[in-house]
Amino acid sequence: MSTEKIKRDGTARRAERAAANRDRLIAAARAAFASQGYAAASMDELTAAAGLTRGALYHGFGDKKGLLAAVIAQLDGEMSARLAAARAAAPDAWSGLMAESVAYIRMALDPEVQRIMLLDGPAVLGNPSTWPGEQACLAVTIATLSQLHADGVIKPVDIEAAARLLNGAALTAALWVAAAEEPAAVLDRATLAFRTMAEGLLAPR
Amino acid sequence: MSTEKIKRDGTARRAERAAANRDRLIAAARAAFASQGYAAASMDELTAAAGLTRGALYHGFGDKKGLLAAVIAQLDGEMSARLAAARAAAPDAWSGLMAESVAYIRMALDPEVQRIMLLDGPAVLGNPSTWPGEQACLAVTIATLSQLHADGVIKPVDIEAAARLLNGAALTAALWVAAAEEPAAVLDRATLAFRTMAEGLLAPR
DNA sequence: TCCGTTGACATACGTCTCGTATGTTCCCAT
DNA sequence: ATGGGAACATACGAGACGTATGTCAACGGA
Repeated sequence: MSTEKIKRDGTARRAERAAANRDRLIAAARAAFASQGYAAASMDELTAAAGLTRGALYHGFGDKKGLLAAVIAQLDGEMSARLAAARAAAPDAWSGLMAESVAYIRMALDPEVQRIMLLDGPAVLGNPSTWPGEQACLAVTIATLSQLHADGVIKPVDIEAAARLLNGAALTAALWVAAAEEPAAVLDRATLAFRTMAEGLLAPR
Repeated sequence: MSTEKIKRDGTARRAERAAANRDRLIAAARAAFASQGYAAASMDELTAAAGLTRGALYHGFGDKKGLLAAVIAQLDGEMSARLAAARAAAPDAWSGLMAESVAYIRMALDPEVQRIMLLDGPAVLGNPSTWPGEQACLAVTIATLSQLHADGVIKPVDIEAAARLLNGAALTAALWVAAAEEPAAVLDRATLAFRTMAEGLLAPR
């Protein structure tokens, strides 16, 4: 057995365990932030729940804000994947955009998304429109709208502005649904009204 | 001079001074929350800037969250007044609704509104759609849309849902404008796109 | 006129939390 | 085998919040 193999085994094992610990910290943080809120979540309890101490946390994430950023990045990745899947399943670009928006609204039913991404995140990390994930999501919407405009499906309109407003309307609908006593019923009303308003962008045929 | 007059003078003066101190605390909190953010604002510095101590604060507002609620109530009142003025100056209901929305977007240029109402407020007090001021604002929008629907100006659509989506789109536009390097230019693009999208609600004539 | 009570604060204290500074252990390179 | 660095653990100090207690002016009743 060569020494290189041994070396690789050692480093790989070390890195593997470190990555596992990192994941456990993020998972514990997700649960704590979602259930208690960012401000009320204690780093001591959080790390203890993951079987570690604050030392690991500050070594890997810098500070509490860095941990929240990592949690949000993970959540954002999961949301992006689901949005892309919803869009890919649609027969054309416009219905893909609508499916994506409706999927976004549904996601806000998840308490983790609601509390971490919609309430605490903006207060701690600032305006969400500056987050990497949001920028990427917006870029996709802009690309879709550009294609729709080139195809003459939608009216001539400021593409970026329209993309942002669509996202914002979906976000508001999401918050409304999340706060409702009967989310299912409100979800239908919200998605229907969203479609109606979005169709304001469609070119008259 | 009757004893009653003396009594009333005493109580009046006491209440007057207490109310003044309350206003000074709210004003100091507005400045501190807007410039440093809710979490970073220290109650000691805050009250010292108002010439008082934390005792006055806890006596009058219960806790830090109560102080933020009072600040938000004051901001909300000022915003409602400006929105009502914008609506009243318009020639008809639809343009009143548009004027109101545009006025709302412009208000987000105010750092106090942006930081306190849009970022920290939701994190501390929860979903804004449950705040009294928002509920009142929404009720006005719903009334306007109901009238427009009765007059046949807008399509048949879920009134409450449409009102919420319009408000949400305006809010998003506001955040976009607030984060832009050149707010003036973005403001025009945002308002124009907002009008285009809102016109999706108008009935074909 | 005198005393008990209440409202409006000030002061002092205890507890919690965050961030940093300082070890400690394990693994790789030489 | 020995130095060095990564990945943590531990110990410490600094604020900040909320509460419990104290103080003073004003009001009400005897």
